[in-house]
Amino acid sequence: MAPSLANVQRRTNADDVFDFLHDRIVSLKLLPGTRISEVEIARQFGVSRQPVREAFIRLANIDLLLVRPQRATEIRRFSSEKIKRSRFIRMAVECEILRRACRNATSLHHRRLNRDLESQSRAIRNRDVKRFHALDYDFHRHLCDAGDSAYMFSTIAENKALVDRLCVLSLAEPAAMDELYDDHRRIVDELENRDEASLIAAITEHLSRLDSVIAGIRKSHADFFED
Amino acid sequence: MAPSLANVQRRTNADDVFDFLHDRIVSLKLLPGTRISEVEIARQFGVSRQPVREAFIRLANIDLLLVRPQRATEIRRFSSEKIKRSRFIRMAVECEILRRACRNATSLHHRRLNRDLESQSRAIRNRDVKRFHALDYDFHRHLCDAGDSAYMFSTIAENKALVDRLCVLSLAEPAAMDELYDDHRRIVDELENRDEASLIAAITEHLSRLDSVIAGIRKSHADFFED
DNA sequence: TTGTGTATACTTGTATACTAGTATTGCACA
DNA sequence: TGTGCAATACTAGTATACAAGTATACACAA
Repeated sequence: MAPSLANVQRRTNADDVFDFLHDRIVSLKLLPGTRISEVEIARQFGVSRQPVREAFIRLANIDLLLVRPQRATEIRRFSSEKIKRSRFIRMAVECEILRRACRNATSLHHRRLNRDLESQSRAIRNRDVKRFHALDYDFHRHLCDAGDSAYMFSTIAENKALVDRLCVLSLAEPAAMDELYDDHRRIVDELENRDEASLIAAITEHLSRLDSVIAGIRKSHADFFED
Repeated sequence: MAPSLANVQRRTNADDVFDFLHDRIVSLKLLPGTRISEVEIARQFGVSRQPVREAFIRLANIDLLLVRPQRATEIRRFSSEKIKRSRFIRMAVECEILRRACRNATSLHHRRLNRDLESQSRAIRNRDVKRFHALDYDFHRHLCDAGDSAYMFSTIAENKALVDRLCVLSLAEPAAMDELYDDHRRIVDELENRDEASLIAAITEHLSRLDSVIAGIRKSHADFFED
């Protein structure tokens, strides 16, 4: 269905620059510490400094750029404290969602989650990392649905994306797809059993897998971190 | 101790405009739906449109302004979904903090929390709402400390502030100071008893008090809300 | 060869002007 | 008196130029 014209937001040059830089920063094509300038990007896009300046401001507001007067702007380094906080939020929110799912999930939710596992299994057999990654997001979205908290998926996704960006550094899935699948399988099983204590233990263990990965990245890429 | 000059961030005109507008929006001196323009604010501050434009962009990024091309900028209305999400995060995070506090809190933490309660009691006797409000923040910060999660206080404060802004509309403490004090008393008691189930029930009830207040505000000030 | 000082090139912050889209107001006609 | 259209005034987006602070490079002296 075509959106109402009144609701269509017009794209601006600033939007284009923002999306371009955001993608490059998040995919680590622009590494933390790299310096860029308004003039350089303006030239690259064939626009004036103003829309570039707006994009820089927006990226600075989400902690992706460090803009200081009269100095070259820098791609921000990772903040250990911000990662820690993000991990805490992810854990706390997802645990609460699963507590609710434990009480409220219906057979429809269970069926859908089981279908998710089948899709994941196929992606593993096909060694399709990208597909598995997308299915991972779907799975957690469906867990939000099962916990009657669909509106919380944006929080989960946002915090997950922050760590996903970090994991690009190790150029490997933070845990083998098999491990993740096993965790997901266990979560679905405990949910079906309506065993809250085991469910919480399962999701906690699942999310904790990344702790050692992040610690390892912090050691091997110390210069990408603020201190 | 004077901060290192290298670390002092220079204040810009944009910073001044941002702080001014932020304060007025958050304290509801500028009501949701009100229209402002870059030119108008620039004139008021005796600056050009550019620093005002930067402040507008920053405020838009934290959902306080709605900026659309060629239309007057609006103070954003409250988003029910955003409030819901914020409440969820607040609940999930604070419950997790208290679970940790239940395990880790020391007698030093307990002493400090009891001192907090004494200060709150004094503020109540003095009918000092403002003081009590500040002590409320202190109390929750000390709970974070007790849960070995000091770094999470910023998340608590941020989500709390969002709802505090809403409560300005009812021009009354969302729950009488007495009620809040009783809740805080109960939380400290259950923490000292290391009774996790009762502690979680206490904090959940404490945080849920605002649900009916928010629902009431939504009815009496429907035009301040997005639909 | 090293250290210091100065000049230049770099950067962002801000001012001003122009463009294009949207809203409001006023006038004319039925 | 009501409606429709056109004109005007309003708005944000963008371009360009200037100012001021910072970094780098080069030259000179010890």
